[in-house]
Amino acid sequence: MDELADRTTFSIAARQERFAHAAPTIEDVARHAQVSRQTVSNTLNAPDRVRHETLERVRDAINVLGYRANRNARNLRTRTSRAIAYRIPPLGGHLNSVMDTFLHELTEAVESIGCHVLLFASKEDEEELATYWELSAQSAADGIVFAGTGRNDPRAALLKERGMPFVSFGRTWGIEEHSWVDVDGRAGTTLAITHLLARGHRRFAWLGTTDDSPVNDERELGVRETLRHAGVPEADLHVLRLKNDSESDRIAVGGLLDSPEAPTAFVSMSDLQALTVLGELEARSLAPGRDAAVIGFDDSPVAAYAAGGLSTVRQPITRVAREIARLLASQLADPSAPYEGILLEPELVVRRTS
Amino acid sequence: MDELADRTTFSIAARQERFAHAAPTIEDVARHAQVSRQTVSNTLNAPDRVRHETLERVRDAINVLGYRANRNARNLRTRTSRAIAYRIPPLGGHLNSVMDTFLHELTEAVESIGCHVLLFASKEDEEELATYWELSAQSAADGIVFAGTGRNDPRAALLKERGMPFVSFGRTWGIEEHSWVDVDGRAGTTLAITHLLARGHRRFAWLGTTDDSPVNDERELGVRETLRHAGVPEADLHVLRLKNDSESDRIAVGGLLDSPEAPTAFVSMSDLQALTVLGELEARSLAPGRDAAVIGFDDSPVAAYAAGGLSTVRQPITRVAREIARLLASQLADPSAPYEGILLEPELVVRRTS
DNA sequence: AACGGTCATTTGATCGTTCAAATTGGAGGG
DNA sequence: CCCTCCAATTTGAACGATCAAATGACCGTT
Repeated sequence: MDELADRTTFSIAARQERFAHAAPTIEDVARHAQVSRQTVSNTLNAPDRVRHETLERVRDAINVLGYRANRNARNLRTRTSRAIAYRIPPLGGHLNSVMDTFLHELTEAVESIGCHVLLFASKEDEEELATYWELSAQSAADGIVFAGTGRNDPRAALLKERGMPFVSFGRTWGIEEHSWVDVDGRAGTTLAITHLLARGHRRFAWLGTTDDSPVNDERELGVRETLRHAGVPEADLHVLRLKNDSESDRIAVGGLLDSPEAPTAFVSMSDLQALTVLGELEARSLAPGRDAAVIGFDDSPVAAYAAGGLSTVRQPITRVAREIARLLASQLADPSAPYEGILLEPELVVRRTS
Repeated sequence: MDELADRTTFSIAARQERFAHAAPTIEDVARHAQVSRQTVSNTLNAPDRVRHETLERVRDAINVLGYRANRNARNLRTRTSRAIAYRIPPLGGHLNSVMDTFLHELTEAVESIGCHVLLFASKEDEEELATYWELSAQSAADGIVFAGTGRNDPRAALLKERGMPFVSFGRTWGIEEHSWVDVDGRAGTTLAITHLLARGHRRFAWLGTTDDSPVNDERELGVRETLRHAGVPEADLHVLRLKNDSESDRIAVGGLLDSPEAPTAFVSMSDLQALTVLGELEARSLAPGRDAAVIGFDDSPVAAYAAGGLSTVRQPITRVAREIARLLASQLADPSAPYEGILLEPELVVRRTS
């Protein structure tokens, strides 16, 4: 955080030369409509204060001149930025098409509250914190959205301290209270296992991730609980922690399939992991859906295409994004608004692999 | 474009109440370092004009107070925004994981020229044009990046008219000249077919898309040209135009596989389409890599996981993003800079399916 | 006719920064 | 000793909008 932002020069002269016709200002509109600055401003921001007749005249002028309020000027005066910052998840780890969908939905959702998404990339988590600090210091963002909360997430602490509104995709796992929206992963795997039990399966596998994220834990818990309630002995559940490395995952899954008491039903943390299972099944001439059942997570595009249709747990991403936007809007309107947490239910999409 | 931006109120009072300690301004730093505003400004923007000793004093003050220049104020004065706008591709259409990677790389790349990515979503293409207009009128973005140029793209015309710098991912297909960066799709399919020919394949299939995009045409051309040069008769190339609908794609591919002279080598427009081929092959107990070869496009995460490893044509997305940032930077620095087009070469990733 | 109140509109100040021009203080030359 | 020149720093103005307070017009009441 110490070094100063360096300057990639954008000269004013160069810009002005480019724009033969400079964008009209509020003064231009005022002159054209024969009113004052402020009346134009009111036309845009508080039309009820303006006489109907004047309103029309000003609006005409705005249309004729193609006027739009200069964002930077407005933002400076109102001390806002109408931007929501979001760290685009690092490429290496994720393989997570949900987050891509989420970003899209988030963009749409925050547009509905009059904001844009401002993206930034940080390779390291420390860098991420530094960027939040930076954005806050520059008043470059009105709010922050971040995903994948950990236990006692340092981001929450920093943002609260700086008085920067934020909402996370992922609930509070630690002591820090804040607004969040999340999907009930436990309910998701419960749906999957219940479905598999109904299909007559008795030997199960849960394919999680190596990082001990609370998300993984919750989903695994859903598997365990549901099996326990159904009276399935613990020995009939195999838990595999995969590294998200296609080669080693393949070997791990293959090993499980070759074991004497191989499971017949697989529930996994992601559709891609499920793809590994499908591949290994086929390598052993086992047909998914007939010889074994596979259920993925996320309903990514892959799920529709893989093996004639992969069953999967779909997260209501659109709703997640909308709720986040709503909570953000409420915090922006009233910074002292109480925190709110919203837990949404996932849905099981049954296709051919189960 | 007619209606005025509505106002989601953010009151100044509310914000000020929230920020117990308001962010320090340049004046605060100046006072602390016992210099004038402008000297602080120079410290940040033109350090060579400041005496070494003073420089240190000011920098100390900046660190002590945790000062960062207010973006909106700076932007207002310099008539910039240091933001690059990008339309996040609509969800429905292309199940294109390349574009997700691209967005990530773009974010990193424009950070290196001191900018952020400003996202917006538009469902309709007209809406997209309107948004560009809007962004330009508000001076909310310094430049635009857009993807997937069509023939005589209206976006190029609009942005040129408004004097808004832009670079496209996708070359100029029409008469409109502008800066672009693209990947040579023809070279990509040439690599794929050459590889398949070397493996002894003689009957081929090209799986394209129904929309007659120039991208599809180029890639198909690469297939045709290479086969012609190799003396493969035209009748031994089957061209399938798929709708990107998993169910109907499946039927189309299945039909081809069941035909008397079914191809043994498949090259497709995307990894997902290739996944359909893999699925249909396996449904017929044909082993990809042994009984038939399949090559996808994009090297999406799926490729690593599918069927023990899907061969695919990888696009140098990181370089695309960097070149785009470079071209943008040059346009921002000097709006009269000549247009530049950069064509990058893809690379064949050989895995088990070929 | 003077007064108070409401509605519509205008004026002056301000947000925090950078630009452009002015000022200051030395060093060097005639 | 004065003048010029240059480097370092400061001052005044401006970017384009909104806020807060002032003004003006019109109305009914006393």
